[in-house]
Amino acid sequence: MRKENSSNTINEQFLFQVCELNSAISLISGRWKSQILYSISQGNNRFHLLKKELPNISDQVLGRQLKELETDTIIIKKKIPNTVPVGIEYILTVKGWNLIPILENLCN
Amino acid sequence: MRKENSSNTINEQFLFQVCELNSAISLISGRWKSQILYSISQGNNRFHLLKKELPNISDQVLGRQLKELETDTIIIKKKIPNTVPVGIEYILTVKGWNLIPILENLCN
DNA sequence: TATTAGGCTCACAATTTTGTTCGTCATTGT
DNA sequence: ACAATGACGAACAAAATTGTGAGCCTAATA
Repeated sequence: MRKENSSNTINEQFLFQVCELNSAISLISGRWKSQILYSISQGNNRFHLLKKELPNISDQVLGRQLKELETDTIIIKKKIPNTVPVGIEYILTVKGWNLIPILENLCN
Repeated sequence: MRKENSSNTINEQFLFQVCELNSAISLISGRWKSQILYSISQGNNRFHLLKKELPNISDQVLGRQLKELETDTIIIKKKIPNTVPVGIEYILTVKGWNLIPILENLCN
């Protein structure tokens, strides 16, 4: 979906190199991402729980954001044994937990 | 440019209400914004200085980002007297300065 | 007289991000 | 037999963000 050689992407890469700051921001700047992160940190770590917290989000959009968070190693998916259909828990990685206090900081 | 009633905008507003966090992030999540802010805080507070710091940015894009930062009252434009053509200085507001330590935090 | 400096703006095109609709899978309750 | 649950994925459409090309203004300077 991303064009390797668009000016857009090239500029983005440039900024990522200038300072980690820019990549850090891009990790949390998706539409629902910071809220999802925060919700998970509060214990709403299941797909259906997140849907309750974010009433207007569609399944597809939520799934997409979760996958991106996973790709960026901010969360990890874990199957819950002996559940049918198989339940999945989302767990923050160390990287993910590091973001939480910063997010809280931004609330002020 | 923004459609008042798009789902996109509505969801954005919803998030803004849930927590300041989300509006704070949207303030700094434009392509060059955080870097511009940081540069200004370091003393690169003129249009042409910013262009040196951000080699690939075009005049138009830089101008646009600066205007948005101004609209969000993160920076203020100030004319420098007795200059021809009239020079402009960008100055961080209190709100702007508050963001700097958070940005620095994100570098880690 | 042509150029430069400093700071922009407009209109439009390219890219990206968000949202929408529909479908899937395996099993349990009705 | 059929809906419901939990957790998505594909394909496409709508909207938003970024980038591009060209132009404008004033006064000093080459």
